[in-house]
Amino acid sequence: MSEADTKNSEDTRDFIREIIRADLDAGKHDGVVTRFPPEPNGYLHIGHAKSICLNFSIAQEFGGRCHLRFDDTNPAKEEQEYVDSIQKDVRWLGFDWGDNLFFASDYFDQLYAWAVQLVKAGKAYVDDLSADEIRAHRGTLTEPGKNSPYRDRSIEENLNLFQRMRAGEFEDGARVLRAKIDMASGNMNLRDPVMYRIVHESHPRTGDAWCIYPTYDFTHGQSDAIEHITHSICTLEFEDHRPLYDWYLDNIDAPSRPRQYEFSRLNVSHTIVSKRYLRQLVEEGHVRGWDDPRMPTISGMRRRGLPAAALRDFAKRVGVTKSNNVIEVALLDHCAREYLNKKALRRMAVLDPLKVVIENYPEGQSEELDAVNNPEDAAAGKRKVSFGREIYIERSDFMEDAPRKFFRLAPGREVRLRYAYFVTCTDVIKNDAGEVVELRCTYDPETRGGNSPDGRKVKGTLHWVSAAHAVPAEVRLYDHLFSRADPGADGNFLDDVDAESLSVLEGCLLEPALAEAKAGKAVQFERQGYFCVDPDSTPEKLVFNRTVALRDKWAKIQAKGGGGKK
RNA sequence: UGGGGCGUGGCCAAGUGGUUAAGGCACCGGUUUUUGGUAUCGGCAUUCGGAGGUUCGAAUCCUCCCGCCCCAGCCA
Repeated sequence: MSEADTKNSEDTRDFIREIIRADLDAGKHDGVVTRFPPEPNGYLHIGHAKSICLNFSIAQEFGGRCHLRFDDTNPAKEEQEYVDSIQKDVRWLGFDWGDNLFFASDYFDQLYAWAVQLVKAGKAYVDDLSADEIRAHRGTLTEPGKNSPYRDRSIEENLNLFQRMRAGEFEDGARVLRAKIDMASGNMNLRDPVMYRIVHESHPRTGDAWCIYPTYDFTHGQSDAIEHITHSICTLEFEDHRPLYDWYLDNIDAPSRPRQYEFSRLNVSHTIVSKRYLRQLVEEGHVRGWDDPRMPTISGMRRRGLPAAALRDFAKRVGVTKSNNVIEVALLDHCAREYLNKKALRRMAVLDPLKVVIENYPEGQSEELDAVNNPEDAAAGKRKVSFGREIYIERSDFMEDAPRKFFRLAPGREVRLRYAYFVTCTDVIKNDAGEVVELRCTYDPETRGGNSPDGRKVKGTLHWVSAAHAVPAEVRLYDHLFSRADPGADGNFLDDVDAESLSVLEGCLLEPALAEAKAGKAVQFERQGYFCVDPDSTPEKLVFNRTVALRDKWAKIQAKGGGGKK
């Protein structure tokens, strides 16, 4: 956690924290206990990140604790692989659950006992209706449901049947245990919700000990109560479940009385956060995997080089309310740049090289020049960069017929090579196809280091690498996965995948210091953006990912068709 | 004529009867600058979904209306 993160509750105000503060003031609780309750059936994404930050931060701010609890009540969908990746992601985000790692499956015995308690109280019954029949009896949003013909079985018969369900006497789907509440309720969740279903499937943790499994509703609140969670924070779609959450806790011997609070889920423009859609992107090969740097998964963002601190900052900035929202990705990009600007070492890298020969620089000669590692951080120190007669500059930094506002190289124009010399373009060499393949320049020896003793000014400063020293690399440029802010709004979200969201650049030339770049350490390629070493990188073949581009005023001027007269 | 929520600038979001309606992102413009980066300065809602009403005074209270989201898994 960096200093930028919230350390106390004073500077963060939202309706949930207000409620907690009021509860504490009223003496309702001795402390605050929250929980992050993922189902281990997929990878965590940016929406989960918001929830993780909310729950763990609240615990930190109020001196409480936050549990990591896996909601593993559906063995048909859950896998150990996911419980591992989830733990890795939460840790990477910077949070620690200490000893408080739990699994809903740890409570199966207790949950079963509570179910029996409800049966004995005449508040739950075994229903022999099929899934289709139950649906038909449930009614619709505007019409009440009908009672199941099995609703009024005797307590003894229910007890007997429920025990036999547990004993494995019935096939999947043959019977369910339902709470006896109100088939006419306007709230669909209260129309005799299913508490237990028969699933002959082995569970990642409990193996074959059970063939009946509790539903989410019959598990969540009780798990909260067992763990003495004080504030159970979830997203808005569970608002309708709260009466049921309360009903269960009110009708069993709950060891504590947690309360559920709901906030609106996070939506981000130009992306999609739906496990189903994310899975489709992976399985149909639209991306290279769950950790593809374009994915809004935590693993994808990590691979892209987004710092955990930037993600935490983002989570804090988006706010916690109950209103539907779509946060512009630009805010995430901003958080990344703001953090990276202070931390990332600066290096020079030419992504699309154009050769430049400095004609008045002695052949065979080279020299080392001082370069600052990070102008935002003096402690980052300096390094040496090699300069020689032949260098490479960015192809886009030269224009043969340049407009007025183009502050870079053009025939007859003088620019500064960062940390090196002023150079003037004297000649343009083209191939048979008329493409520029090389530039001829002269340099001013008096401007060594980049300053002119006569006070002469240049408008542009270019990054460059020495031809004799540069190391090759592959650089992957990423853009937002979707071309439109609201993917799928016009139909299939797959149609909105931006085919150019990934462009792989081969033959990039980097200053030698980048060969030692460490995985997980961000660097800024000067004038271009923030990059990181990709896991695919090897000493023989360096591979970098662009985390986020620098803001680019020139690109804006160009986009407006500007640049002035030629 | 089901139930539950939500509507403050392009996107978020403070605001809880008396403030010139915070702040951030985005956008526009100036300054600084050996990154067209950063930093910095300035601009950007006479108005709070709409219409009535209460009040000396309303984004905040009342009434009606409009719009958007969620719920009919033996998913979570």
